[in-house]
Amino acid sequence: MDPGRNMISSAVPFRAAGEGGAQVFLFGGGGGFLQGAPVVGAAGAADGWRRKRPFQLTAHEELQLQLELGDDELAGFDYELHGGPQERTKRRLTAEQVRELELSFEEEKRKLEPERKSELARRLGIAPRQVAVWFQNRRARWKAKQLEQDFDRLRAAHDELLAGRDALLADNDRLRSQVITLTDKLQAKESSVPASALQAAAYAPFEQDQLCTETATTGGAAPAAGYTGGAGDSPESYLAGARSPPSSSEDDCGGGDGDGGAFFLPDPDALLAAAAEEDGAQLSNWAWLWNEQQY
DNA sequence: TTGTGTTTTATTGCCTCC
DNA sequence: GGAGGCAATAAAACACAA
Repeated sequence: MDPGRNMISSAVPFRAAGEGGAQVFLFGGGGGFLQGAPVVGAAGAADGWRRKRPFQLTAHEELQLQLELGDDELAGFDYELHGGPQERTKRRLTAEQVRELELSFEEEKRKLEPERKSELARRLGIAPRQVAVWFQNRRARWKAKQLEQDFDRLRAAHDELLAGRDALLADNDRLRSQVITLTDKLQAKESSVPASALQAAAYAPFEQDQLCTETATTGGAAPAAGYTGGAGDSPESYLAGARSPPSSSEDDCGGGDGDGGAFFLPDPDALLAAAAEEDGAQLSNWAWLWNEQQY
């Protein structure tokens, strides 16, 4: 930053707090009482002392103030005239000043127009620079709070997603064990029943309504065969469809085992076997994808 | 009273905009 | 190039427990 900016804005005016928290603000611009006083920045550095707090008075400024106002006026100020060249301490704004600033902050949507800044400074008896600084810091606090709230919202959403994911995984496990059980049963029957009868029995539930019929027919001997590899018929979309629970109008589709409606789940091992038989790269990919998405 | 953590006020340096 | 905003930081003021 250019040193001159802060130097001018903060060194020219200064304030002195009166009893009971009242503050008297003194503007020294335009040949005022601080003219010629050592100021912060270049001038301050030039005389070998760089003030840390420009709102604080040097001994020189102190003397000028004394000459300007006289001892009587200064007497009531919370300001040590006999403490030597010691720096004044930073003072907090009064509750009333803060209240006004807060109101302005809300009204102006955190923006501070130059005219408003001057008017506020005049009304509150503080430097325009102080008003600007207060708004700056207030915006920083507001932003930090916003970030905190955003973080809380995101964390809540994240936790909710995790809970949903856990529920889905549990459901997946349950359905997968169902597939295994049914596969075992089919294999047990395979030894005593002709293959054609077995297949008919296995796919019979899917012919109960339109959706099931479509699934069975496009699936052919096995759902894997229904995948053509074309656009819009990707393994992902096919899997997504296969894994979606039936809608309320399709509740009677499937096994009817009383658990809310079963839907078709291709057996991964069967898919891999089919892939090997047909030497289909896409089919193999689909089977692999299926296995991946199970977990 | 004192040590420590938090909040508030102010500065500094960089960046953007007009 | 000046004005103003912002992030980072310093330091005073404040709160509070031990």
